[in-house]
Amino acid sequence: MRCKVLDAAEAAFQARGYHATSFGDLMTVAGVSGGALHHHFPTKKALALAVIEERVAAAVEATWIAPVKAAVSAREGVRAVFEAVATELEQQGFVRGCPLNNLAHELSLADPDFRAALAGIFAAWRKAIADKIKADQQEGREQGTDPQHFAALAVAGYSGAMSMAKTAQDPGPLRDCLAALGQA
Amino acid sequence: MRCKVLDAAEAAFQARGYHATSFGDLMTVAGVSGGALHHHFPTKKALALAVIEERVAAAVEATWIAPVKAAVSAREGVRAVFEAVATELEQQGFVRGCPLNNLAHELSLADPDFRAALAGIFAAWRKAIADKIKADQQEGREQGTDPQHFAALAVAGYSGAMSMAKTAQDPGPLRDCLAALGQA
DNA sequence: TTATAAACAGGATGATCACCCTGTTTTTGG
DNA sequence: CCAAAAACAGGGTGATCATCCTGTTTATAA
Repeated sequence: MRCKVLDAAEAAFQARGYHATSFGDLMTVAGVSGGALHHHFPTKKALALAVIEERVAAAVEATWIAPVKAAVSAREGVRAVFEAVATELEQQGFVRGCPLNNLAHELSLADPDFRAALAGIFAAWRKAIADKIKADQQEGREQGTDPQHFAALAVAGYSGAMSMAKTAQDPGPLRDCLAALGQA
Repeated sequence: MRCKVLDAAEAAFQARGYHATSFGDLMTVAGVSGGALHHHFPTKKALALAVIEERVAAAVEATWIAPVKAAVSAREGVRAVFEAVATELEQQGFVRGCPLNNLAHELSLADPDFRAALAGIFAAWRKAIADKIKADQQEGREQGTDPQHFAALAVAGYSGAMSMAKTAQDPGPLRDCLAALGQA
């Protein structure tokens, strides 16, 4: 039941955002009563915090951190994720954007707890890429690359490209950024 | 009066977002009555559309398009804007994010009219940078650079860096991206 | 001046919102 | 088997929201 609510909230926050999603919507979609909803999540803020910590963080881990760690190099890992996401969006036919970015924009100025939770996910994301660059450097590659700078540009480029892709409803910007990033 | 409302709405949308801003808030801040507000903007959507078309577009023009056009090269223009914004944010002490990105995330999936207006601004922004690269190429520089790819990465890098800066309340990511972009 | 419309004022309205409260059912530990 | 707590139902509540409506003032044009 708690899981069903989180599923519904994750999807609704992604599609319509936090403020545009009401408890009534979630009760309908998840098929739960108001009592049950407020039993598991006493406030809307508690629900959003749970979505961020349990779902958004996991999505970034699965989509970005694990693939980059498993890749043969940082650069190849970043390329592969861009490629995979672009291909998925092209097949899907619409773009809902990055869950982390969507919530970060709407909530990070609204509440310090939201902001801290979201900032932590961004930091972990960048750290995973920077660590991979450092690992590459241990093996003699990427000597001229600053790990922190590269990680920031990879994350920012992806986030920004997803913003544009969402606004244009076209994954093209992801492909453009991937091509430009290849020369960075 | 109409201008005062647009001022208040622009600031409120930037600071709290569209859904979190009520007509009551704007009436208080701008010091206008409900009748006056609804006379100039019959619906909240009409108000947001006016803010996007008259204020957000102008902000992108003033912050990005004009400086890039006036710069000695595309690369130098991009660098100068990153630098100027980072410096301004450092002095300011807080980060509210990019007005275009903030509204794009909240509104582009909510309504086709919003989406079209926002997508147009993104397109003009990218076009200005791509055109500048083409101008550089006319003068023999940037021969190995794809204008569209470079413009996409510049805009995405800035947008994404501003997202991170807003979430972290620290302009550092802008400086990191600028440094990494210098090698692209 | 005067007719006409635009600009403005401010209370009213119905819908919706997050949240609460009183019970009932289900689970669980001793 | 039995208390005690957790899980769940579902109607209720005050606040807030965008919008509307009836007037009044101000600008405009002939």
